[in-house]
Amino acid sequence: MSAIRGARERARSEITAAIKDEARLQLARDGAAKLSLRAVARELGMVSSALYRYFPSRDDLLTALIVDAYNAVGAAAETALATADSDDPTVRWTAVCRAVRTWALAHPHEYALIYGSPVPGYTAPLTTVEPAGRVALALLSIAREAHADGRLAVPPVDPLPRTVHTDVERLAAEFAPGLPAPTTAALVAAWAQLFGLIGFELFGQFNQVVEARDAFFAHAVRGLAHQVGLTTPQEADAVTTRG
Amino acid sequence: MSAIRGARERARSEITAAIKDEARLQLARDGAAKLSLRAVARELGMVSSALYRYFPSRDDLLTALIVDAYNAVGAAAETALATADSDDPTVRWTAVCRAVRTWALAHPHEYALIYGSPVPGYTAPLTTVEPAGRVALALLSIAREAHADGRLAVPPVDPLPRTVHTDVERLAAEFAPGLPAPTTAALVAAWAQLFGLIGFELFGQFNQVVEARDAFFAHAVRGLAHQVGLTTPQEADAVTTRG
DNA sequence: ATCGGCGCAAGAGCACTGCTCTCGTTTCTG
DNA sequence: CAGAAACGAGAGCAGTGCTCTTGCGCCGAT
Repeated sequence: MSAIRGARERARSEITAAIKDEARLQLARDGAAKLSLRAVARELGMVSSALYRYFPSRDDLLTALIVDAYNAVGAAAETALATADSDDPTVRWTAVCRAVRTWALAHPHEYALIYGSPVPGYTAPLTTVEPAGRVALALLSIAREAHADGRLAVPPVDPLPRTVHTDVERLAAEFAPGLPAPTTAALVAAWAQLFGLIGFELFGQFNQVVEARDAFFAHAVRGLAHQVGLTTPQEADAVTTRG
Repeated sequence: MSAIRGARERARSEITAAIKDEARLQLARDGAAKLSLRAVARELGMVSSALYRYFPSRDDLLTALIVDAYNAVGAAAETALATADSDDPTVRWTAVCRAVRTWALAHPHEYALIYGSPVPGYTAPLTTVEPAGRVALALLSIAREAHADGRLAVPPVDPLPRTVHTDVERLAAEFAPGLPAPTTAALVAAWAQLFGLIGFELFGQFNQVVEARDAFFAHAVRGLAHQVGLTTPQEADAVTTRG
């Protein structure tokens, strides 16, 4: 396994990338259902059967695009978190959420590919679960930081059912040790709800309902942060004395 | 336009219904993307071209199924609201949310058709907006009732941006006069977030994350009710004195 | 009661699709 | 250097949505 494996491997990886690029182009233009292997091959100047040397089926090509999309939105979330110029948990939370939404609005078809209806007969392989978790981990790390800084209020929710408690304790043990169980539960809910907001906007459910999309999203995301128990520095004292 | 328009019209409506039934069957089995006009026609013992007498294109058949699905989930929400044996707003809210989730779990492909990624190149006609609003109106009416009964707390959210305020005031004027603007805003957000929860469960995003699906959903939905400001009767006094 | 017109099903056909198989050619490897 | 593996090209299969033409049968007006 040397670093340079000859012209063949190089050509192979280049062609694979070219196929994915062209496929992503067609995906952005026409959507996942209309993604055609033949059209991709035609655009690349090769014959359709040659493409099967690189992707054994159309679904495998879709899987590659799905993994890429998960990684893209995950990277967007992570860089938003890393480049946030504030240590206010609410600000950081908002930055990550906004980054995810911005990515979704810029890549609607790729968003639909990963957070919309799964393509029928296609079951995502386990390769996708790790990239799929990056956004959730970014959100989780905000709560972990806030908890460490004492800027985390106990979410104003009902006591957790026992089964939910064991679920979130298992998650917390793996990804955020020490995080209170109600916080973790609220975090998982907020994670799903965030994509409800984005999906509704992107898929047209907000048409003729919400016009001020940016402002509404920002407002709703502040609500999510509050639901999780993130607090701005100035209100941290008030929270701790209140709780 | 007599009530009985002869055998021709009767046969036409019967065949139209049979086509939709068979299509719904295939939809439930294989999903929207694999819905094939030829397969439907084959199953019904006719030739594919004959089907175009009833639906001018595959998309029109899909539209019919979409409208039916919106009406089905809307009816589920409305009957859940009508048959709720309590006037506790939180209970009624939970009943409607649970009804929507139950319908979604029972009809995953139809759910994906209306709340998942839109099929590419297909734009929902305006016929769908009224059925699509039924669930939202059911949720809205709960808040309206609660407001009339003094069981509505001001949602614990930040002040509304001006643009969001005008948005929700327009909605409230049309569907729920007198409802406080922050409540309406929280309601719209909760509406979208509800489908985020359901979609994540249905589309596999909760796999290996949330196992106790029922309990988690119930817990999250209670959080949504709290976020909207719905209160149980016993805590109504405490809320009004607090606000 | 008859007849013209319209709705209808049938079939052929077009341009696609995903996918498989075979056949030479090129490239890497033992 | 020879065998093996990878590769591109092409033909072909079964299926798709959709269009067009061809007749048949029902329906209402004469």
